[in-house]
Amino acid sequence: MIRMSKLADYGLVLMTQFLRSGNRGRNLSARRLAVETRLPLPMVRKVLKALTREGLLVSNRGTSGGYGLARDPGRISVAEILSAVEGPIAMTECLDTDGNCRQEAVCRVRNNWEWINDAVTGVLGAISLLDMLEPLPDRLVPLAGVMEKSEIKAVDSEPRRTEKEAARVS
Amino acid sequence: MIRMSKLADYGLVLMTQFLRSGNRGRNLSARRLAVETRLPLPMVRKVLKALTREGLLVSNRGTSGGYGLARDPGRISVAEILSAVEGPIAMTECLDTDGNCRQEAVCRVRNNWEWINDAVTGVLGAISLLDMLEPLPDRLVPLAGVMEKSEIKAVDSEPRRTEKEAARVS
DNA sequence: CGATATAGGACCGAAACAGTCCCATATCAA
DNA sequence: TTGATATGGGACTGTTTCGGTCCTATATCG
Repeated sequence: MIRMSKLADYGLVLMTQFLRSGNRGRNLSARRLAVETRLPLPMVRKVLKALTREGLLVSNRGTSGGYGLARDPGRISVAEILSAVEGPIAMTECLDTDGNCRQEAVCRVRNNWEWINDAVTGVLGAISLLDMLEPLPDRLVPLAGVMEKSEIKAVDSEPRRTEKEAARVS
Repeated sequence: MIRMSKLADYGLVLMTQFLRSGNRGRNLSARRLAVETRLPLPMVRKVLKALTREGLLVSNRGTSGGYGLARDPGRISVAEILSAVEGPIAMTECLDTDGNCRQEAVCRVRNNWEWINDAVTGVLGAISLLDMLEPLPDRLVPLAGVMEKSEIKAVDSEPRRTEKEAARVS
């Protein structure tokens, strides 16, 4: 389903939490973040550790310690957050194991997989943490240009769908 | 890791196989496809069944039966193939369970998740089966336009780099 | 009838996931 | 110094998903 793990989802939620309710991106403890987001504390701890390890957050120990954004939220991409929590974005296995693939001689799909991977990563990298605060529907325009170009109109992310459902998307 | 299942990967490989080596998209048996792609036969069977059920392939039973493309390969998108094999593309759980999410009142990320989901689906829907045969690097151009707009340049699909690591330690 | 193909399952071991817990370490304040 | 509180880095576990196999029913053709 191309579904990402809950850990990654938590990562997004936690990162955006630094921008809410007057939290000016500084020194929020794991406990407080867990309360504010209503996420389980041990999970929050784990995610925050990962985000810090990858340089997206800075941490302060001790009493009144906590975490803060390491950079300007406009310069932190969704792709970075996701890959920080759940590792590099590699949509197919052969893209990071590079090598031992029995059908490598027969497989010519790999080049395209790399391209698709870059495309998806590009989309996720084009959205900043700051962008996550508002809907930003205008971003859909240039993407629609891509779709036009390939003569495919229906995207069909949900194959069996009533027209009522379809109306929701538009 | 936003990694998709092997089943979906097999789906792509099998679908493209219909366009290779003079197979003019018609009546290839599961056994033959397994041999040509060097994929395990039971897996090939399972994937072909799913692709047929979702209307991307047509099947013929009996002795000299097999599978064939249901449509023009230029009108079959990668998104359709993937969602046919591994279900609808929903990157986060709350997008298809709609409802019972404890932090729904606090969570304002959902709207953006829907957008991100549409964006990724848009990319995958913009690539047709026919496109998978050649590299097509020119498609990256309009996407670069999107990235420009958000002022984020580095996508960073491989998080552990020397510069970042060094910065973290210091 | 018999060979061969798909249709639709059940089934199982292995791996990943979600979640918890523990201990070491750093910081601050009394 | 001591205690409270915070992060750092793990190990650990139950559950689900994944990758893969196999079995039976059914349709087709010779």
